Amino acid sequence: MNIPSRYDPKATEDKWYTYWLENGYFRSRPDGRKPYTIVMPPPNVTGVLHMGHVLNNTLQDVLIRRARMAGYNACWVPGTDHASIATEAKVVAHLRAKGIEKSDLSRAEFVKHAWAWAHKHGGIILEQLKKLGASCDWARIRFTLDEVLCESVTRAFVDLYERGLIYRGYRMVNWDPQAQTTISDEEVSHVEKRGKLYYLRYPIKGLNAFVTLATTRPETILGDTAIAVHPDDERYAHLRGKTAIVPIANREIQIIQDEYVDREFGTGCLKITPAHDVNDSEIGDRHQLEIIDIFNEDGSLNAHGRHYEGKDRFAARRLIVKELQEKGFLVREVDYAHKVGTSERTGAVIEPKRSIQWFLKMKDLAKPALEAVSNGAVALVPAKFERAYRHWMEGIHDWNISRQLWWGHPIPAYYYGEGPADFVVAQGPEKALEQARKKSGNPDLQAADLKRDPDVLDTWFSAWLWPISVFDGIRRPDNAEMTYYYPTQDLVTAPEILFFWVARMIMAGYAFKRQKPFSQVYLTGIVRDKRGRKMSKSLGNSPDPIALIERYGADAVRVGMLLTAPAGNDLPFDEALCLQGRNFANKIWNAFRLVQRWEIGEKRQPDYAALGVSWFTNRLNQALHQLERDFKAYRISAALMRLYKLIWNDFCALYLEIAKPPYGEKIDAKTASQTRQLFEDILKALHLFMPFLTEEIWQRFARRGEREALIITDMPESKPYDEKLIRAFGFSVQVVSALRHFRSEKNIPNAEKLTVFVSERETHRHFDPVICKLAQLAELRYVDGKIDGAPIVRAGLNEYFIPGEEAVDTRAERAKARAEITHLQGFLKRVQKELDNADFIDRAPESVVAAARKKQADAREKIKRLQRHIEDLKG
RNA sequence: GGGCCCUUAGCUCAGCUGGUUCAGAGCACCUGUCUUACAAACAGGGGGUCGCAGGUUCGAACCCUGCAGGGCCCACCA
Repeated sequence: MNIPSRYDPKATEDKWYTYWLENGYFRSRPDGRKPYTIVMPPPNVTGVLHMGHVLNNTLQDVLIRRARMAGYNACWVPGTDHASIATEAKVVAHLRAKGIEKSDLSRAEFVKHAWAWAHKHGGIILEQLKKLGASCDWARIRFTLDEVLCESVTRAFVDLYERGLIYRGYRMVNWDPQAQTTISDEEVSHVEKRGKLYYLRYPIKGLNAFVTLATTRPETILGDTAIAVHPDDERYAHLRGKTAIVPIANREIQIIQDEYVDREFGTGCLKITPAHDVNDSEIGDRHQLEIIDIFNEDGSLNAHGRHYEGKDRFAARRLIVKELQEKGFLVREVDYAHKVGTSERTGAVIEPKRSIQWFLKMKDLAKPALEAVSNGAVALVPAKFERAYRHWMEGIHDWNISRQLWWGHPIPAYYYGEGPADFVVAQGPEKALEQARKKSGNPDLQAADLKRDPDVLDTWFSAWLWPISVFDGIRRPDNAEMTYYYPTQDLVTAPEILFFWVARMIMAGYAFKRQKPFSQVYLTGIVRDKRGRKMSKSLGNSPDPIALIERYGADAVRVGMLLTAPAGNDLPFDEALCLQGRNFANKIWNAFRLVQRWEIGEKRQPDYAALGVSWFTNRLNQALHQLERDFKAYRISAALMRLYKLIWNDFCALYLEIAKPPYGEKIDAKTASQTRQLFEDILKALHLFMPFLTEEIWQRFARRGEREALIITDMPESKPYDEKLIRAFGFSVQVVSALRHFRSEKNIPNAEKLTVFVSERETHRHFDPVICKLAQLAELRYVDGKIDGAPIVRAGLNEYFIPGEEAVDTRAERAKARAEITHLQGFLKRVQKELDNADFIDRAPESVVAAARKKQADAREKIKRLQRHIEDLKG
């Protein structure tokens, strides 16, 4: 059989994915085993796969495959999110490109378009995940607008409303004038912007004087209803009880006193616009000020804007500044950099605005969620996020959950009148009607009299139920799946949505199930480009993962992604990493080719082969042990690197070189089968990271129909290993390296035999046959006493010599020896100083002191020998 | 404004509760090789006063303080 010398991912990936799928290996149903569950963070239904998805889904796949092979009932639930605001924006843009405005459509028509869009693009991303090898239980796909989930969301809303946690209120919210909806505090990011601070003067009524104040938003003077000064501010004591005239608006407003005012800032006077600033709003409430909202929903000025009505807020700002200047109200303007709240969605500057919205009280919900992380019931990995989490939870505000959008979960509120309390919250129209009749006292109310709330819920209001709702645990709290799979084990996600999503899921877990949703949260890094910039569509710096898979293979992309992905750190992604992954795949492929082409002969197992097997078996067990520790600590990339080195350096470069028969010879049956066994163990360990390649090789090892699939085999357990043996082997490798170096320096071909004399001070003979094998033609001769020349290497206390004048450059050798002596003397000095220090002897633990003594003795011994060699070389 | 984190080889990062020669790994680089699994490879090699300055300690990459540079999160100072 002719096996190509390069691994071809295209020939294997689809084949094995289909095979796994058809045999139901990803499928999970409750049974007697322990469950291991991950719910996938649902990507936007209309999204396409980007590197961030590759990262966190590869991590999830590694974890889920590991659990599967460790005997758990592994269940990975995939799904997508309707992503209310993001999807709606996309649909709006899409329609606009076709010449249709959202306002041209009825709500029903628009939603129909949105569904069409979602169906067309929906699930692309999940299909793409299959290319990556994601072993999700695809029969469990969920969508946050599925019937079950919709009903769950509604129930959750009604439930929280009935528990008094959801309320409708007229409060300050974040208004996005572009998207024309409110957004939550978490969706507002404060971006530093260069602006101006305008000093304006307002005439004081009854005095021939002005009061000067500073503002960044001169256009809002049209909504001013007061000027505030600090009560203790002597400078303005004379203004007490006076009123001022708002320029342009010509309205008379009070001058009030409030401790909120910072005397140091600006002039110490603050104009108060209760409708358009959170602080002003609070001050307004304290002083019962009038609220004048001057903006339309799109951010243009309304009738209160007078002759600026209809102008956009920023255009109005320029014009008003001009008018103020012309009329002498502008004292000066200075450059001023400040943080401006902007919508994460549209980038528009947020307009703080008073509005009637739905809110969820968070304080009580946060308590158990805070506790869960504090007491370790839910562990954040890395733990550094716990502090941020705590901080956020402690300062949590009520959550504005209503959105003025059409695509999303409708709010289950029904209005039967115009009064602020003329509504009911219910699971459906029938129940609503029933309740409305009761609440209104009007038994004749008809369904048509009820008006459904036009708003939808914040996307995260469905997402926060995800670990519960995917198992239908809201509607049917004690169903078999729910009790079996919940709480889940690991959640893998980006730290960006720690507050948006993770924290809220924990709250929902306790609110609805009295139980955490998961035990560990692995927070990945953020994938950046080589230059450290966040990957984004607009920068065009995000490689298309599917193209990468085409080019390098899925396994290689997984490896490339994981190689530099420590938890919580940003990772600058470089395509070269995929190349490294591909090369690694090829390396393993060729190891397979080697083993596969061996012909079995009749001979007995040579000593070197037996020793190689014994060493590598120990080494493998050591590595497996270390891997378990890596996984326990979620050091996934460290685990991969460990395997990479184990396979490349230990298995390929050393073990296979030891095991393989001399050229032209056949291999003995025992070594061949032991090698295959070791190879298979390696494949199992590596399967998590490189599922396709490993399955392919494993299947090729199998005889037809002999066994099913690598994906469902048992992970090899780490058995006890002999560390001394591993170290002894290390000494032998040092000798081999030296011999190879010697050959290369002296240009001695491998065909020429090297005779090596060993001045033996301690016995390391165990692996001598291995040395001889690895060093090609070499023979070791043990001698007592002095040997002429300089040793080419020392391993432990032994020295290895190659006789022959021509082999040694005396001068260079002496220089080398002297340099080494200098180094050793420096070292000795340090140790000496340590040992001379009475405090050290007294206070350091005995083992450390003993070690120091040993170091001292060893160094002295080595120096003595080196000096002797220098003498010898002189002769 | 508050809080958190980072700074170790050209790059990306390990370095667990201070203690064996602890200064590491991978990649990149340099020099040889198409050697009988693999040039997507093999063999060999160079490279860092652990950001800076103090301090604690018998002993510091590791603990403390200050400084410099970089990043992140939170926040209603006009």
